[in-house]
Amino acid sequence: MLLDSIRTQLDSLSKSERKVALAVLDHPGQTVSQNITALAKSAQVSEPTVVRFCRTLGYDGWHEFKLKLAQGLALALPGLNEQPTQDDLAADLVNKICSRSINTLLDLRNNLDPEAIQRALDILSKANKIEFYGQGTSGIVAADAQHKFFRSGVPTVAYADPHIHSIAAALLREGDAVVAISQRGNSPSLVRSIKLARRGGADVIVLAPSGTPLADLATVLIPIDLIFNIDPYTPISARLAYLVVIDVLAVGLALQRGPEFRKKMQNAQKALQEFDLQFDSFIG
Amino acid sequence: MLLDSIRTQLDSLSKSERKVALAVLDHPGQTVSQNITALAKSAQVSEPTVVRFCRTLGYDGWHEFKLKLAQGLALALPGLNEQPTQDDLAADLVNKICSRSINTLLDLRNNLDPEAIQRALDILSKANKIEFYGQGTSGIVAADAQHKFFRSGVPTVAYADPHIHSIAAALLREGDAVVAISQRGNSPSLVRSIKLARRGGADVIVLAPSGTPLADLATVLIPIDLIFNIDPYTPISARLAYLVVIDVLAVGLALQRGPEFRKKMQNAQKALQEFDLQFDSFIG
DNA sequence: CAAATCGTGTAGTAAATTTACAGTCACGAC
DNA sequence: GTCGTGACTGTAAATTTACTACACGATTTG
Repeated sequence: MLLDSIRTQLDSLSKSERKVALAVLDHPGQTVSQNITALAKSAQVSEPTVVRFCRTLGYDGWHEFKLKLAQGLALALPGLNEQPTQDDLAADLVNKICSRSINTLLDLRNNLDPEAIQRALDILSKANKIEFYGQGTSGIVAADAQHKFFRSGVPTVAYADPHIHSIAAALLREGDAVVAISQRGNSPSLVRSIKLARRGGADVIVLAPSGTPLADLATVLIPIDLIFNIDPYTPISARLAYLVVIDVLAVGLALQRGPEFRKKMQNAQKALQEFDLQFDSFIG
Repeated sequence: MLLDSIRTQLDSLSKSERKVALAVLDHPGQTVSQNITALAKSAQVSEPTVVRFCRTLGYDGWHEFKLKLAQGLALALPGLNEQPTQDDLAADLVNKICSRSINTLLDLRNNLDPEAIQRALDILSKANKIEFYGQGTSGIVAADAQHKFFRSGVPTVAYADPHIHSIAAALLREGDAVVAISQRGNSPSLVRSIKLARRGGADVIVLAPSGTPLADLATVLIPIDLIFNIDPYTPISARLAYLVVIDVLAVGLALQRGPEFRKKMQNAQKALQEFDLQFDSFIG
């Protein structure tokens, strides 16, 4: 949620803005009930710096920031921030991990920018060719996207190998589209490929945390500001958010294709159901 | 939540305050982004009346009321059961798909059997070798599982190709474990492979709907009984449930390995962060 | 070493919320 | 019936709060 997004962007903040960030992270609960003056004082900076901090994070100003922070805190489920330990029963484990994941999605629902989605859909619906690039964990997301778009009747390709996608990117032209997926937004090889794609005139939709090098290269940025969790035992629930965004794009694109297309797909689905034994490797 | 409390107190409000209440109930979403003047105008009352309204409900003033309302809205699950249609704006799309996914996970949290998880963890923690089999969409889940277990320090393999996993299954012995993943639970080739695996003495953990052929072959069944949605435009959010179950298993297994192992992994993670530019294809 | 850019705080401005006050309406008593 | 009392509401002023413009200092770049 918002606090995670602050942690992520901590490096890209200036000295005074970082003071504000730390003050907020220290006492998020207080922050929402305070006014800008009090926060400025406790962070030992001036009020305008606080405003600038809010703007840097992508909000209109203090008011909007405070509101979003309050909403984020509201979603913090009980026991959320406790780490699972060895003493946990399986029940605890299930509960905590589910709750954490639910939270991630609640957060996504509140913060995902519909306008960005709309612009992304506009690009995708006009594109001659759609390619997904992602590495590591995001490579799996890319593969999932390819699968899902395919099921919606849109043929695409997904590449996880840097060498491959750099070659593919160099072949893109105007009217083509790439969806770049990255949880950190700073993978050099991915950045390189995306630069190539843009140079060729292709549109680039970026799914990454805002303020990252990759985000800056986007034609359309769909910012996903969730923490990249350092603890290796915490599941990377951020990935769920990426998958859901892909869902949104796939469904949105399918809807834009109109009803007759929709009908055609329903028939295909129906046929698939009847013969699912033959097609079993498709459904899984 | 707050809106309900307003409805309850509707009778005990004065005429003008009731106007405010109705305006808030009509457009709760707008209310949180508006200022007191705008709300007063749309309720056709004066600003002080709005303040009095907030006080009557037990809040300090407009600010606190607005904050609490925003928090309440963040937790609400609006428009949950409606189908997305072509008329939908992107905002609707985002809202509906997120809500649907959230529901799936809420459902999972309520129904996932911790005991089955515990037995699965027992098997996995003793296994010499762990393999994931899944086809189609579930193949991506399997790949994700392999990735995640790898990150938790447990080397595994994942196969999506029926020919490959049938060969792999034939090679399994007692002390080995397979995790079979299937959304329908009736893929003949997967069933065949699992039979082979059991014949060799391997334990089989099945993630599938209960009552399916695959479920019947399980040493430990982790039943995932969610509706397999027929509408091709509905994202298969069931897949999210599978991913979260994988999360649970990965975290649980890592925890069972004990604290010294945990520490070792944290160091590895730390090193990874420091050199993430070199390792970028790993993180994504 | 100079120029320029970025970051920060000060002071002033605009906006929004709250308070104080006064008018109006309803109801009850004389 | 009219006068008074209390609650309710709006107007206008006051105060708090957030934001803008500008200037100074630091840090980077040519």
